[in-house]
Amino acid sequence: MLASKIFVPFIKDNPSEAEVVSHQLLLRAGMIRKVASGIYNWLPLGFKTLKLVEEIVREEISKTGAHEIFMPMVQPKDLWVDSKRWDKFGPELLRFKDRHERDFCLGPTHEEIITDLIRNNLNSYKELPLTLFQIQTKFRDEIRPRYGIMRGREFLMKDAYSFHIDSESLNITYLSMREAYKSIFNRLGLEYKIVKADSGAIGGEISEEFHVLADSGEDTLAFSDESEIAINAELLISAGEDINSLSGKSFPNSNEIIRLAKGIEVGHIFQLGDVYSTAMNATVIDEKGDRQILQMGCYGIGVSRIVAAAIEQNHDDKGIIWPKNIAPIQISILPIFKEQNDNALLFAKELYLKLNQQGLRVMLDDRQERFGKKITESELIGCPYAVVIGKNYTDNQTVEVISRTADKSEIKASEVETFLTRAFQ
RNA sequence: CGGGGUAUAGCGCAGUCUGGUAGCGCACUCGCUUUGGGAGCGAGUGGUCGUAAGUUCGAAUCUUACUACCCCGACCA
Repeated sequence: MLASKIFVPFIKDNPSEAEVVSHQLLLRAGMIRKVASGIYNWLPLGFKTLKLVEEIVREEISKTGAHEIFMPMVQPKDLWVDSKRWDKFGPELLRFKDRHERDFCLGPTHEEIITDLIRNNLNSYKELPLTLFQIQTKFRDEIRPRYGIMRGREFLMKDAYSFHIDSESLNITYLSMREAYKSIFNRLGLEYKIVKADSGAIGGEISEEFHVLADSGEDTLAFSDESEIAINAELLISAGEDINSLSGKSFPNSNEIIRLAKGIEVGHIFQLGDVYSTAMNATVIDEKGDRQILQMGCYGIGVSRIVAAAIEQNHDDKGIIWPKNIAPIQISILPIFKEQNDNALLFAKELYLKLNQQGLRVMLDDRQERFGKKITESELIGCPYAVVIGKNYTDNQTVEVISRTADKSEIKASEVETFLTRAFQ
């Protein structure tokens, strides 16, 4: 990609509407723009990262044997009445009528749709267990959207749903999904914790949350250094108690000491059991020929929220520091040249083509701009590496490689391709 | 919905108290110079001052209503 051709509207001053770092940087780096409160445009760079996150999620979920589908955003009232949630869900369910005065809503989640799909089209225990998932835009008319895409009203979510003949089968899928989630966050290059959670409005019994660790996180996590115990700290405090007072105490029914950390919830997995299948009468015929209520699990990941969470966890005063697997641009090549036929520019173009052929995401900054502007913008948008090709190339046949996370280094021009290829292996 | 705040050019802001026909920095356009840490000089473009009504000879400025957006709270994958 060429810097002169891509649409990246930088902002020098922090927009006054942005309070949190990820929101500020996404705006300043030209990755998103607001359309209305909690509703955003995704511009080329931001969209690229969103797609990279989405693809990692898709691959890992698919590996569990789940199949991808695509469900509608607009959902009829009947199904929500069926599940008893039309009245229960409250005003965050955005409702409207079509031209025939029939009631609809914008889908904040898809339990109703998928349970309806399955009850109408799956009849035998032999077809179980089955897991389906989608990656799709959700809409929740939040009371107060905030922090940019961190809590938007419209957001991209991966939601998976599994169906089982019994709770044992549900548990097996639940655990494999849990493993898939771990693989996802490892590949994303994010520090995270899994904590026991309140299953909330979605219902069901067993559930765990995946949190990306960040000081700015809205949730407080309580965990132990000695074991796997970890729990959303909300669940440990009684009314009126300050959450931070937990620090140093021990867990209930344990002598392990509580440590606290801030997290951003980006995933939630549930064993729903038969909440929806009972309400909506979703059954299959078992091996004895009897009708059995289905057991269900559901598994969500906030794909767009991950983009914000990654920035909250990985940034400095210069800008974003993308983990290499989700960097929209992994390497920016910055020729500092005086004329179009300058040797530095020619070498830069050559390196650009070679790295592209290696499958790396590379940007050539072919604009006639000064070094300061090019490197500042490269750092703002979070490129893990910038290659500066200028005076040192002309004088000594070396280039400077500026890492976003390590010291800069001077490298022979002939070796820089190998150096960078290795860095991304 | 309760509390607090903001609305003037793409972004950040001044001007509002004390009414007199809109300004600064950045960005953008053109020219010349410049090219290793957000360049310099010169010349330009761009705003029905959130919307509507009112007061007034005259409103960004005063009055009223409305709308949008942000922050705190309740709520929330």
